[in-house]
Amino acid sequence: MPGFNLPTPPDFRFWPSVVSHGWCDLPPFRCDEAMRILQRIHQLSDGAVVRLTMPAAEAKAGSITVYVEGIDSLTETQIMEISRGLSRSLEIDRNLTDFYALVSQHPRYAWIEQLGAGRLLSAPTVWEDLVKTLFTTNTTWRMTIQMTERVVTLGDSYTGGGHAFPTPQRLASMSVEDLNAHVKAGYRGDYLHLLATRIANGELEVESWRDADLPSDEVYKRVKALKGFGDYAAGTMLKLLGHFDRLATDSVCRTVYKDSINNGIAAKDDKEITAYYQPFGQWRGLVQWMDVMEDYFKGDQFRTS
DNA sequence: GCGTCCAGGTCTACC
DNA sequence: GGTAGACCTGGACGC
Repeated sequence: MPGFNLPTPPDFRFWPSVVSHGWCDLPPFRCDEAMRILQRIHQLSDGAVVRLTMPAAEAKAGSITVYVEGIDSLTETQIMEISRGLSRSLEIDRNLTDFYALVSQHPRYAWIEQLGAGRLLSAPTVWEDLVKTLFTTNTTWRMTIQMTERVVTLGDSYTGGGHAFPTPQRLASMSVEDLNAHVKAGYRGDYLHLLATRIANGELEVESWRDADLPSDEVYKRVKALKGFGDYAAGTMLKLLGHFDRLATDSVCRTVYKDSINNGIAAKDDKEITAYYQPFGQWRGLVQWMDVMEDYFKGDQFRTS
């Protein structure tokens, strides 16, 4: 089976980055927690649909091993393309030095650097992250998984089973009615179709939103301008795009604030939660997410890799 | 099996 | 700027 080693920086921890939030359970990712393997059905720009497999057991200091199925051999161009996508997904180039320095001042957050947490798994494309984030709004996590599973079946097939994430062009080519009959996204179906159409016809260049020179406020404004993306969804997208100066307060965050931070007393409103995270400045969004993940990361089932 | 209630964010209309 | 009600799905519950 073809494969290659993807270089990683000294502070990179593979498994904490994989299970950093629920994205690893949403297709075309697949996460085997028992075996500690991350897989993804991935479509290359030349049209080939492959399956990437990354075992935590083979992630060592300085690199992770990526196996590629569904193709006889790999060209340098394909390796570079896969590497670029995975580097983005695993935030391999994210510099967390300032973040770790900040949280190290708070005993409550000492565990974050110790476990190597802080990188968030995202999709290789902004388009895919937008769709999945839309599917997290006003619904349960179980429904988010089901909507994602259904939309992914619209992508090109992998010979070994499964599908790559569909392109915006594919969704835009369907009628709103057909798309929603398939995806069952409810009222979100209109927003999904509109998003796909605007990207497909060139009106929106969402992949450029990853540009590191784009100010956080500008990215936030652009995401909020999308139908279906309110404060929570925009805050979530900003984290996935590498900006952490916004919160993404949802029902889970409110519960965590009440139970883990505020001695069982619910915040009187979201402003109270915002005020708590204010001292963490440009990293406040990441600190808030670390609070949500704390129990999982500290649980018996978790071991750093 | 059927009906009702509920949870989850965002949008729109209205004040 | 703040608030109420609608949006949609599917699980839980009562009958």
